Amino acid sequence: MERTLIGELGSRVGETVSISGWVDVRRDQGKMVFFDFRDRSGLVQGVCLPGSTALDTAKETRNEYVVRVEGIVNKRPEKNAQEGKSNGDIELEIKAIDVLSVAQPLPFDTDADINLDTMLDYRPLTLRRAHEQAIFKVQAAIVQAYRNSLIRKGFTEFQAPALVGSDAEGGAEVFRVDYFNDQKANLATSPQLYKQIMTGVYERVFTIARIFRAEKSATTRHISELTQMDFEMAFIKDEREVMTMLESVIRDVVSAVDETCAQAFTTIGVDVPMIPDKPFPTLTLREAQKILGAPEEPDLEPAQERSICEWAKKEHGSDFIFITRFPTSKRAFYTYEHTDENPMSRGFDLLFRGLEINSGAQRIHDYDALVKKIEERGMNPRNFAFYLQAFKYGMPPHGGCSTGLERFTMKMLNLENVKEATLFPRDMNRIDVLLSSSTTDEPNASKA
RNA sequence: GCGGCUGUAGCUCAACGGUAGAGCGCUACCCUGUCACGGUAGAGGUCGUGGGAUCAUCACCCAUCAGCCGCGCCA
Repeated sequence: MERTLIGELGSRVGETVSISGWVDVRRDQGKMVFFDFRDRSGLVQGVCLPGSTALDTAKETRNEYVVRVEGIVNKRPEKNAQEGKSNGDIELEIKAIDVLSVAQPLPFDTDADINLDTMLDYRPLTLRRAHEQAIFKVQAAIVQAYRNSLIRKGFTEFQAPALVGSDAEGGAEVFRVDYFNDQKANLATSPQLYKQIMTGVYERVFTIARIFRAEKSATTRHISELTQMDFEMAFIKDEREVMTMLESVIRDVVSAVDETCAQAFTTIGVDVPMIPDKPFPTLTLREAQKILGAPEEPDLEPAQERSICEWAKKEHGSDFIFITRFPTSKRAFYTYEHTDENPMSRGFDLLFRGLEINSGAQRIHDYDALVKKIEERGMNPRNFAFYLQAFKYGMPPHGGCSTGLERFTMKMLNLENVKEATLFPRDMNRIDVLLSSSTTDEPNASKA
């Protein structure tokens, strides 16, 4: 018999069907056994009544067993209906259970809170929890909406390399890898330089790139491998055009997620972000520091980022706020600086619910100015010769920005740690198997 | 790199100077309407590791390892 998805059973009342999935939970009543079965489309209760030939199998079937179940879809008696539950008004009267795979008991609680360590040690299994599934449904929706939005706005997607010959930013710690002929290469810390090159080709481009940072940071907002959603656009007047574009994309993403992921937000118990009717509030760094009564430092501290976001929410009803005009010295070498605006540059950050999730700027497009900046930073223009070609042969004024997907997801769902918003996070102590116990597959081996 | 915290059962956590408990999970049995079913019984821990103080410690002290959090750096 052909498989029916659990989510479609509501329209199959009275029919004999076959479903496939996992045993979410078994409730053995003695003479009869209840189950919740789970597949990608939802949950349904199964009941194995007294006298059913499947009763012996039902009593042996444990949680997480993979099963194919044949049965009759019945409307539940009114007193047994469960409101607000997936398929709460129907149940499957079990005629046969075919065990496709047996399962050990899960080594953690499926409903209760578990620690992040446990969550990640058992990642292949904890992802089966509704809460975790909801997170990555939302993340998938964010990526899709970002892509759709930019395509609609005339952007072309491109693929950036992850193996690069030199470090784009010159600042971030890089992972070195052995390359051919005794050469060294780096894992990309950003698609930035390639993105700019592509701007000279298609004018409007974007990429969703894996990037790698070797910083020894152990915080709730750092991971070693992350996903950057980058776009770059040509023929801009200044960075405000980039900000306007970004704001439009963010609005598209939020409304798409709001539309398609309502169930996920309910599961996680969080509200869709507050978006103001008016444009996102925007402050210069100095204005923000004035509001906070903070000294004129070259950047905002994490605590100040949280405070200014509180301010934006209270004063402007917005979970987003732009901060602009950071000192050029604090930004990457390719950041545009107008002589009248010195020492501030045309860079900006977008803060979301207390955290920087995007950084962008107008870029230098003049070849000589760019070479000069590289030299001023103590770097050798020859190392950037490949990149500089694009500028030597005519580059339009341009700018762009980069959104950290995991941070965006984290804040979208009010998660406490960016690793919760990363399927398989890498950090100083972890790449799937804990680094300190890499010779064993026992997740807890290093804890003994 | 600096500072703080944590490490006790498979998971989440208690307790206590007299060598360990709970909830969930697990096993067995009972239960014809449960829905995180319920009930009864049971298994499961040399309290991260090493040293020290003490008649005695999981508990106090020192060291060490591991992890988490904050700062720095960074996105």
